[in-house]
Amino acid sequence: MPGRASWPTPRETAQGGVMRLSRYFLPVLKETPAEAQIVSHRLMLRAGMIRQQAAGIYSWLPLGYKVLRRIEAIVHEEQERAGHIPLLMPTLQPADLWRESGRYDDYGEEMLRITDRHKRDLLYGPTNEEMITDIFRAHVGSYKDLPLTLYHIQWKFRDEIRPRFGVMRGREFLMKDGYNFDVDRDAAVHAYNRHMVSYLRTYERMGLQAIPMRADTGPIGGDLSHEFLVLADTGESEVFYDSAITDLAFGERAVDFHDPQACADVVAEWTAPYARTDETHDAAVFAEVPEARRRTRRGIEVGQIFNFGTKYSEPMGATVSNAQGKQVPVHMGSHGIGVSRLVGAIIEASHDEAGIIWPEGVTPFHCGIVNIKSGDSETDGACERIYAALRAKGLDPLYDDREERAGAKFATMDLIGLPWRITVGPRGLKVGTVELTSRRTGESEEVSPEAAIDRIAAIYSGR
RNA sequence: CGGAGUGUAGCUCAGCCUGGUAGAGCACUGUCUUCGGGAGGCAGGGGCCGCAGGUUCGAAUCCUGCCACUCCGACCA
Repeated sequence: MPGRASWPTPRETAQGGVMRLSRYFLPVLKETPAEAQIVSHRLMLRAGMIRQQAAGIYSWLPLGYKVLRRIEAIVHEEQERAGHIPLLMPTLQPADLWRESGRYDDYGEEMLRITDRHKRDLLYGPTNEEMITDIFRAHVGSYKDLPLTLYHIQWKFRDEIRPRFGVMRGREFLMKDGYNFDVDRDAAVHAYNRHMVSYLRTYERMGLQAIPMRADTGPIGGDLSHEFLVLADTGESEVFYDSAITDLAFGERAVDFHDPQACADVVAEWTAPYARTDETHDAAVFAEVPEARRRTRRGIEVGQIFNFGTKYSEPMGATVSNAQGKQVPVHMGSHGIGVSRLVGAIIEASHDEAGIIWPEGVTPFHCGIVNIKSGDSETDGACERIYAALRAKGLDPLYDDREERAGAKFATMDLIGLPWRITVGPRGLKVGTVELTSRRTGESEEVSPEAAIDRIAAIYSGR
């Protein structure tokens, strides 16, 4: 076979065997289930990512679960980069903690209340301010232990009156929520700024532009808050912004998260242009933006940061000794990223008529390998070698080895949205080439197998 | 929670008005022909028709109640 001598040597990797589509669990649907109204929900069902189990409650099937885990991994990496410390709190919480803060009665019907066999009141946590404060007050007593930011990624439950839009507004949802503890307001504001910088990085890695917009503090309380919104026509909030903000990009800049001024500078840059949701929109201020740069669109909220000072620490007695030996309530803030919601938001922001288009940062598989003629020893062998070479480079490809026609395989690949596709057929192999296709642009080029492998490895290097 | 709908095969739906042996397409199994953008033929498998009562000789179909889900609204990471 021409070109074979130069192909990479097949090798098993520590990550396991070949992920053949014929042996995978990917229940794709040709038709759209009737209940799905918005594009991300339809595509998640059609691509076999989720299955609804009850209103607003979903199972995450293998493909969806992979994306969820990739998003989760990015959030963890960026949190730890900012110096935040992961832990894990339970989904069920004792009601007494919430009685202490006064929110047990305030929270209303959205809180799912549960009684155990001993008739003790529990709740499925919609958030964790009370519990983290309890942990803090039990173990931290000195300003010397500050600053401290703890976070976790855990399932939450809010008993929405009317769940809709698939995972974008489910009742059960996966969320990263973090809590900063600082000795005074200045330190807490730095924590706030640090979170904004960290979030900008986080969303960019997911291929999203999430715009920080001044927000109401709502039931969390406090004096300072921004929401991060992804622009999409199906967004639930109307947003108003100066187009200057969408020209900003965090890029590769290295910000020292421990440097208050460096973080404040970034925040100043991103909060200078007008950007507000309908909750905080001020038409008079917006009118000062040059008309050509005024934009009104819709957005999906994918995160929010709050500084709320001593709202929880005071009633719950979370204090530390300051440098003067005096007991002072700790200053706190909380910060959330809607991890499961992001899966839907990314699809809303990145799809076409044929299906999903995953950004490289979150794609469930790095690329697809389509065998045009399964059962043919030449194409089978070439696909296996390409697969092994990609795995040897630390990549995670999906190999479509099914006994299907080419059109069906292409349609499946387009639907599930892998950003790159290597098509291997007898026609190309005769002249030593495969086809490398970009899902986003649809552009294809005929290249040697090793060139295709190198290109894909280069695209993902550093991610 | 107010208003409006829908529950029949894994998915999309017909059948219900006018009661009489449960259907189609896709998907699935076998087989033949195909084979670079969701192919075609032949032969198959698969349903407590959402649940419970009622009316009737007979109920997917008519009546009552309940449950679930969806949409619009108010609410919302």
